[in-house]
Amino acid sequence: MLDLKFIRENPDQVAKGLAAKGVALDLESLLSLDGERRTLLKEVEILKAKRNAANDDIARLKKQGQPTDAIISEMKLSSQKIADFDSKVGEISGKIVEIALLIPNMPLPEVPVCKGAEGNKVVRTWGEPRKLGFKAKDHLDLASELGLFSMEKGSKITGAGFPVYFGEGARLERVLISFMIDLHVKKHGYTEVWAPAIVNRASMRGTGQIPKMEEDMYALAAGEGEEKGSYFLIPTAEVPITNLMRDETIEEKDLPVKYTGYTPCFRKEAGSYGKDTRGLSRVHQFDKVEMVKFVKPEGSGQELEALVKDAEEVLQELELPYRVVLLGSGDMSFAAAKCYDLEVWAPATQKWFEVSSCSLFTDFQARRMNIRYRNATTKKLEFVHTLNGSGLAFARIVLCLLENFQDSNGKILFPKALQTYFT
RNA sequence: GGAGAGGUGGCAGAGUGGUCGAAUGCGGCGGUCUCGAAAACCGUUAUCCUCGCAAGGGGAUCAUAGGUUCGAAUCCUAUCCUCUCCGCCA
Repeated sequence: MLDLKFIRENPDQVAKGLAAKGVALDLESLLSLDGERRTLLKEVEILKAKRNAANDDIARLKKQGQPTDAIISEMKLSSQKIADFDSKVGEISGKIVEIALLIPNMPLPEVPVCKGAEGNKVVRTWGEPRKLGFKAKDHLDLASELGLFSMEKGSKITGAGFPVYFGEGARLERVLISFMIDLHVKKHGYTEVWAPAIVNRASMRGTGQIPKMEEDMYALAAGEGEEKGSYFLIPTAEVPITNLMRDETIEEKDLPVKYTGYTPCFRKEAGSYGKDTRGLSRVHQFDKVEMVKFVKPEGSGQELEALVKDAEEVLQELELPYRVVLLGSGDMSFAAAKCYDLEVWAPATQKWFEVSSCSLFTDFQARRMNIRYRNATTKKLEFVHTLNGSGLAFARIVLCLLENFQDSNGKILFPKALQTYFT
């Protein structure tokens, strides 16, 4: 959420940001509602001030045994008026919040402005995309030959897009989770969290999935015969972990707070069926190790760079060549102000796969969630900045590992970093 | 799931219709004293909205949402949460 005051004072800048994100939204009506609200507020607050004074008078008169009928009947009328005003103000405020929640975060100045993905920029690469000197098998063939996972079994027990892992495939999943979390905890200084995979509506609103992305998530009902939408399966650990701090004030000395955690992730991604959805490239349930940071506003840009480095190191340890992509405004998520994707080349599928997305949300999520810290110099409560990044996203990383580390006999030779986990 | 108790400021905890945004204690901050520190003493110490260049003014907030009333932390209703006991259960 943006600061209403900021929108009021910088409507042009907000309009620019909306355009950059490709969001059509009627700012004018928001601003006029805001003006209307403040006008009403002024009137009703005068009435309330009078009522407060009258209440004191009544109390005093009663104590003195004086008559109060006249003033009470006068206040009856006044209270009715106040109630009318209040309900009007409430109605307008509701509308304002509804609109304000639909306004995306503003991209930072260094983010390329573009309509879609065409403005994305590769900012650096690491390693050379592997060229195999033999006919590479794709991950699906490898999986069925080695019995690592099955899409068919998943379709049977659940539905399309729910892979089932077997044997070394299942082991790889488990080992990778430990490997990544260990790296982030021991080397990068994150605290490990194990969080619920189901969250409530307020949490989804906090990180910004609601109201815009509600359709992409699996909604659950609170109880028998109740409507769906009180609870949701999480699309990413970002949601539970960031919301850990909702409505809390963090001591400045405790910043930055850095969490990492593994969770399964669930995404409906309606309408995504197509040629790019073969095998593990796009599934409805996958695993992910996530990193979440709460930081001071100053220097949050550097925190994003550090976060990306933390994610990159996982790929380096896994010896997977990758490229770092700075997303353009049109390809960024609703809540992000700046975002880097990490992409890995899959030599058989012949495609770059996004295996991590690292974002800076500035104070956008913190404002929605009311996460603050006390600034030691200004002595004021201020919103923190939040960040998160995948470190890394599964299914795709497994896809990339299989295709990159196959040998000409169709065997997989895992990178050194994983071998200790496999012994 | 059942029965009971309860949710008040950073924390502890008073307050059961009227100058209550809220006693008191602890903690925090500032000061006096001291070579310095501790102790003691004095002062101060919530957040949000809104008007204002500012000084400052006004409004709101005692889990949440409604209701009763001229007036609600206090009464009523619903919801959520916490604790104790019982049941069920991996």
